[in-house]
Amino acid sequence: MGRKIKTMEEFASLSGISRPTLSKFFNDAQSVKKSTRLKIEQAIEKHDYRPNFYAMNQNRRKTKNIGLVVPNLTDPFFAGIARKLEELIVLSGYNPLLLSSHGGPEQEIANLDSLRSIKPAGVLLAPLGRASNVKKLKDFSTLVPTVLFDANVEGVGEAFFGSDNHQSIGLMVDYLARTGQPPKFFEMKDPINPNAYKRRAAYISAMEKLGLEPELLQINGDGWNFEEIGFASGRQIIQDSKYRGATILCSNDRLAIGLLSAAYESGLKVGHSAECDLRVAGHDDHPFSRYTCPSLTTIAQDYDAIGERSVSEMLKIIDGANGIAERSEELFEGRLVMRSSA
Amino acid sequence: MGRKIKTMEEFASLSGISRPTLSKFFNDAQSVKKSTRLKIEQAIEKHDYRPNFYAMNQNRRKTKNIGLVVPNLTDPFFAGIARKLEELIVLSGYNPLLLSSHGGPEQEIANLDSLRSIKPAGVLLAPLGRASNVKKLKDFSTLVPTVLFDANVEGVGEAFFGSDNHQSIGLMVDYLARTGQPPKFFEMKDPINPNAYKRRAAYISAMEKLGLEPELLQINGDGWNFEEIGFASGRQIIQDSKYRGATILCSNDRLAIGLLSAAYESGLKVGHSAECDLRVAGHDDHPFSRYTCPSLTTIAQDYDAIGERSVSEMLKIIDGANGIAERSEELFEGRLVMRSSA
DNA sequence: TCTATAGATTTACACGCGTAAAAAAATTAT
DNA sequence: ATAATTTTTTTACGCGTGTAAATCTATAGA
Repeated sequence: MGRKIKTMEEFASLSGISRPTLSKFFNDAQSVKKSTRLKIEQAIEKHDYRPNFYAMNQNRRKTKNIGLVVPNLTDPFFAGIARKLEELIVLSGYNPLLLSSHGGPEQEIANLDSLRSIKPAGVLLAPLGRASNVKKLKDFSTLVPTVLFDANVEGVGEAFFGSDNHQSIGLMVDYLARTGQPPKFFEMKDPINPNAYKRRAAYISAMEKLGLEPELLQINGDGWNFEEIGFASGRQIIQDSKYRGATILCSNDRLAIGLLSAAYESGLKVGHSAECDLRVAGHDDHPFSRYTCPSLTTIAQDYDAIGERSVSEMLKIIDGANGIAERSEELFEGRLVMRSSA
Repeated sequence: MGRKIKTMEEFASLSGISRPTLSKFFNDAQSVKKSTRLKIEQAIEKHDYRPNFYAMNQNRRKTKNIGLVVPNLTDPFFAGIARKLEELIVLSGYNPLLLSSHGGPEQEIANLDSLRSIKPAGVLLAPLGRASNVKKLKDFSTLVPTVLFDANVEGVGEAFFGSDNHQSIGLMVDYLARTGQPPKFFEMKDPINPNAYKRRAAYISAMEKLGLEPELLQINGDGWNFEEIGFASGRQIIQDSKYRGATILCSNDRLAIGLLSAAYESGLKVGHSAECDLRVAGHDDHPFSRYTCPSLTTIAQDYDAIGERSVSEMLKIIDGANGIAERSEELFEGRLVMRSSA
């Protein structure tokens, strides 16, 4: 083998293809004739050449980079979604750039800022929610094509895809009310996530539809350490004997994990059999909800569908003539995952 | 405010600083005199200028990017470490680029490959271990400064920093043997992670030092779904009445989480009080180990120290004259975290 | 005040590739 | 076979910055 090829010029002469054609190929392999594409691909294989990333992107109208921003990678739930989205982005011939906001609005803005300097073709953003700096998000979304997922922020981005909390909470409330005590709703008083508000509303509406009295157990707590918040507040609530025999629907699985841990420590038995002191249900099908004690009955969000829709919409926006299309929104239904806790 | 500044030339005339000086500043703010630095910083603030990322990196000898590769972001343990390292990298004036290998050696190589095209100043790599393509790792590490952490691969990279499994497992074995039944070691037969092998050896050596008979419970299972593996195999083992009253030390917390879940389902009581059927301990202080039922006694790795050492060594290598320094290795001690399970 | 010197400026070229326009070649349609 | 069309080649310039060398300027120490 010869030495390393450094420039496209060099590669052009060695492969017998002109440089402009090569440039076209590297921007979009489908844009050249099939026969030349094969020739190029063979030459790449043979000489192990790849264009200089920086020189390549400097003058491109649009890069092939897609930003991917999630609220918190430490949450396995978001880590899982990010993985799925990364996969879809790569499959589309783009190049994902994963950033986590670490639960803080400053970091969220910093992420968008550093993305801007990379001139991404688009950004998939799961915003923090209440804590987000909405004005800056909006400013950003006018500069680069933005698709929101998981949490909606009114008026930001070209599209939003998420879960239908109304449907999923309704499903859970119906199930719980049908099979035992109707649920009380366990949640944070001032949630950071907009989904939490929707779930609260959905709970109230579902209860009323069944002619039942909604009851909110609103707990205090700040930040993202939901398990700890659920644990600490759960322990207090559980002490109260009036909750013996109750059914508790948690706004999300991480609160439920904390609550279950508290129940265990207090010696309460959780489950749907007769001798149990408590029923507990969650929402999200957190990766660990299978291994809680007892295993957690919950709602699985359809993140394959949400991911696929988000990415395909992103691609449509990117190479679309992009007439002044409506901001599209779609909610996907959740699925009841029945396990032992309720 | 005027319109957007696009080039450094423009910014130079507006700020009254010559372009080469600006270029120097953006490469290293400390390399210009303090008075001019302040002038530049004011001008940046005023005009909101930042240099073009691609043009900037194209001709730099070394970029300010540092790659960060972890085996699996879906594992909250690695997500936590990655967060810590990102923070340290930013604090050092570098720009982290986080990639996850998703548990697969192909992805690991693909990550290194795409990092190479970005010409990073260096790469912090937590290798997969047994599954890694050692030859390709080695090739890569000759091309770009590489520091390994978490898991060592002989001869790869300029340095390795990780936990002292010998010390930490020894600590745990001593504690368990002193306070009850001596532990049996619960692990996968063919672990992917090199730490697992070290822990096995450390367990055996610690037991022998105490004059006790080591006993390995080696379970089958492939992949990264440790909780499931621990759960499934744990259930089988637990059935066997000969393990009633036993103490089980798990090779890592995720196996322990599965095992605890299995114990709960089987109605076994885990803990160190007299009426318990089992004691269980783990290793790593997984973020969820606080909320298992019962809470998990485990070993906390000193990831602040490991992270700081890894980054500082990386920086030393990057701007070091880099004489043919020895490959440096350092192991950090773990800390016993006593909770309820053992 | 003079001088030594660190730091700034001027000038000039390089980097590797994107892209536009016109010409040539290859392919397809007639 | 000829014309129409698509694709490639040729030529040439631009992008925004890095960097080197020579020159100039400010600062400090004597």
